[in-house]
Amino acid sequence: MSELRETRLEKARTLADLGQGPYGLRYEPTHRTAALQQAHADLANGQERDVVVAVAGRVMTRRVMGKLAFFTLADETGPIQLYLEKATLEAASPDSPPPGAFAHLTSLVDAGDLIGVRGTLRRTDRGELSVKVTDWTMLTKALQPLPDKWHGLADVEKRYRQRYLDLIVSPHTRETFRRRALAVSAMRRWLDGREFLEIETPVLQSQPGGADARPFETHHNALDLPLTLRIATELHLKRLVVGGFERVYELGRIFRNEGVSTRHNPEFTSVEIYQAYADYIDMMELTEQLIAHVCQQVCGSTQISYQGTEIDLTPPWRRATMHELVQDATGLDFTSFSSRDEAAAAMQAKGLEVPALADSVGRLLVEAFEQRVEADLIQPTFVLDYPVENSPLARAHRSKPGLVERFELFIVGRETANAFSELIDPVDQRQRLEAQQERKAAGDDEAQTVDEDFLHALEVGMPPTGGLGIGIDRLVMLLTDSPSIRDVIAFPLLRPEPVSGPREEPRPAAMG
RNA sequence: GGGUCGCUAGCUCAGCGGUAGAGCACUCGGCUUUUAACCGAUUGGUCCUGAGUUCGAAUCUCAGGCGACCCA
Repeated sequence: MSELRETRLEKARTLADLGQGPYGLRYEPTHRTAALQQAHADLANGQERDVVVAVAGRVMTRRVMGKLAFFTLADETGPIQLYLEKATLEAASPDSPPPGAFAHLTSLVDAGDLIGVRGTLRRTDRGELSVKVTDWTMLTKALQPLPDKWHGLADVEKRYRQRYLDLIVSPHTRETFRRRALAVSAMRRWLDGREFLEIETPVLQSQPGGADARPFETHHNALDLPLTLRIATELHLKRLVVGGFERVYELGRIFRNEGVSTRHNPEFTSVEIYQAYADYIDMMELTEQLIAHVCQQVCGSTQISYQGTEIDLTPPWRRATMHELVQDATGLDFTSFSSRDEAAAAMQAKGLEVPALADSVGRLLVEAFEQRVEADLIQPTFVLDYPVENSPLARAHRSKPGLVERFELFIVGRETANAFSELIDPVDQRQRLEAQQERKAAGDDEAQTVDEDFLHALEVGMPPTGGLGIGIDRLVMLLTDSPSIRDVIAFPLLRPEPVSGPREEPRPAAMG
């Protein structure tokens, strides 16, 4: 198995002997390949153009036929063919034997190597724009072979573990991460253009808060301090609003100690956005505008296809209360129930499950929603007005007792955003967090705790504020038509492979 | 956490109780318009790991590992 590698190491030694090491220094391409393809689209078959160009990239395929060879060279923008003619190369390098000789090119350059070439342009009889090479340089000799040139990397596990290989051979994977970068920067520009400030808040915290989730635990050595990784940015961003920043956001990594699935990765990216003097209705409009803008920038349209389903993200989006949606789906009117047991009995009569932990009408409503509604919300839908029990940071509804001013956005059956009119009353907030703490003591290890400094900040006075969180990974899944969250995270969390140990071998002298 | 499926050459896969296989890649030879180049020859294996059944296991059984998908 290391025979392939040994062969390539031998070629690297030969290159060193020829005075051209296996690892080059810098190289100055005149163009990237896509620009060349575009600039010379008018060159007719069989015609040459006497302009000197230089390109650098990875050799993807090799076709050698005697005194003529065709390689495909790919840079970040795509492929271009190299037209490698023995006579041309040797006329350009009269040394004997020239380091750039044709024989060296065909015997020392493998698929996977990075090379730089210089030459003129020619479109072959078969219509392929090619660089007619006069001289070439080895930039990086690859010791490992590329995956199968036709099938690529089909092994899903290998695609995640060795993403670099996936990126080399799968244009679709490159496009996904290009779109992800585009989406994130479009989002930042949109927010920056509306005078939102991005302020970074701590990842390491002595007390996790702002969401119902279990944290990762770590430890600070010098302070001998147990710390957790943040599960949300909410409580610190609100402190910034108290401090006088009226529009703040943070787009960054969140860590939740949960299982993995096609929709969950323990570290994921969210953006949380806070706007003073706004409420959740304002945030709904902001959500529509922001996501529609990002979609337009990334996909060129607000109408997209996800896994075969047409999704229309053109605002405005459907708005419906959780009560309405549950009633439509189950026939149950949760406003009519006066006790938890009454609601539970009605749910069981409809064949819904009633978990023991759901100890109130409100929690049962959410259960019914998750069981019967959520998965069917395919087109973008704002679900409004959640029960107060599982929204401890949201403000009480201005007119509906027992509810809060909160919405979640669902697209293709998945929660994609979550927003409230923020709770700014410190007395109410303390009671809600204390209730959470009691749940935690009772065994709900995702319940929140009382953050005294956060409550102190609220007592200093926080303006009425609308807050919004968007799951970036899930949004990018939608924009890239990716079925799994692991397709949009470059290096998703995987269990480490069983140790096979470093390949033992005599350490070769460094070359180049 | 439960269920189903997968793991065989560098890559993609076949083989399903009787000598470990193919295509591509690699190596060698031939070839000046190929693009999955072609023609010929060769090389390459911890069949995920361990135990069991059997005269004989890549193949059957059990346990474990890693992954995919579905469900909670």
